[in-house]
Amino acid sequence: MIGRPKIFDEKTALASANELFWKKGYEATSTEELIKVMKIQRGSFYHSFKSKKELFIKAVNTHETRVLQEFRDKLSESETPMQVIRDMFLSIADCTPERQEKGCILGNTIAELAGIDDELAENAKTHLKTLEDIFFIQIKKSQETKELKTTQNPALLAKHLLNLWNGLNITRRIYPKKEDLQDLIQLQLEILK
Amino acid sequence: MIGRPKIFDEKTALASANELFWKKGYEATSTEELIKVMKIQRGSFYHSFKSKKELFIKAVNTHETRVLQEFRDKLSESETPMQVIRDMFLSIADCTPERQEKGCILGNTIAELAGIDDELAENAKTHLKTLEDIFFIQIKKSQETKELKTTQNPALLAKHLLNLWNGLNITRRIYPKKEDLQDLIQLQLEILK
DNA sequence: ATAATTCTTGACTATTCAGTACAAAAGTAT
DNA sequence: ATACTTTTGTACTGAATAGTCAAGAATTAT
Repeated sequence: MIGRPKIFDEKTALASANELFWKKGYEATSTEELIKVMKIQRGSFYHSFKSKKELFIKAVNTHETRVLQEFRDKLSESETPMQVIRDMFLSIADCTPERQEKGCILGNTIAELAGIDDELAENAKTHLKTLEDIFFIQIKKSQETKELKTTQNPALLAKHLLNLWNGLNITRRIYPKKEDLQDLIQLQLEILK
Repeated sequence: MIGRPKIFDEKTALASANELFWKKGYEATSTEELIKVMKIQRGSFYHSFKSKKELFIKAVNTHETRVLQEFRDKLSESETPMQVIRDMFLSIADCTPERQEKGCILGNTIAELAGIDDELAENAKTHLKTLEDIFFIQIKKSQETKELKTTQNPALLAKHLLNLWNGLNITRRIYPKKEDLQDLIQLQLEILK
């Protein structure tokens, strides 16, 4: 590779950017703050990432692709994958107040930018549909292996889980305490028997 | 009342402001756009509403107070109030694409401003808790009158409906079509038997 | 009438914003 | 060495932003 090498690690910088976007949303995050947390200079920022919008897409996609893949891996490694899904939801009740307040960056992006920036909103929707698809594939499998007894349409059950996820994204901000969330989540998981 | 009278109708102006905030969110709505849709001049804007933030609170509170009261009235006038609640949720599936895209201004505000502006986020949370309280009161009543057979804890059922509402706020943006939403909503209402 | 009060008009301001320009630095290829 | 390429650092820019100001208009009170 020719030319002066980057002195910052792109992945680390993207992770820092994602972190800030997650906490503050898209509009409320300024390029100045981004540059600060990414620990790079303005010139490098625009040279490497082109614009705030491009950075947002790249930061979110990098993070979400990884998280979704880790989720798939966890499912495929487990002997009781439906329990992995249940635990994922139940663990929401156990988060720190700071974590509750952040919610899900995908839901946040849709709520903030649907109708304002279709490209960013659509990108977030795509990742949530991927999450739904992971649910769908696993539910179908688990019905075949009889880990799941319910004969409900797996596509509908997957959509139910997606909607549960989206709801908790807001509800966890209103009721961040474990006691308040736990019974609610358990009730919603009843359907996955 | 002494002094020059207002030439604009404050309620109409507040409704226009709420409409724009609902469509665009808080940060993405500029005072210039507000002034345009409210059909008032800059000076009047700041004279009457003090700041963008104060306007947001007043516009949202005026709108939500009215909507919630209308909901209470509908419930108290009906012979089958639980059906009113079910219909309210089912009607989400029938909305225009423009309406689906807007979602709920309270959920949107929480998603956008939790951790950024606590006063505005808390205000939105309060209204959603009021909605939950309306659910709670009605569920309790309907269990007593046997309109509802389920003996599930009414506080938990109310929280379930709040979470359903919050979830649909995001999910309706991902799946705005009737067919996609209807089965999902029906499934979630099963619990209200 | 005129004093007191409130509202309107619209130009103005200071700040913040995303993005640009460009020269210097730090590498690689030959 | 030196030509070539890419990254870095920083000053700059123009547009947009929320909010201010002051003079005048429209009302009521006395």
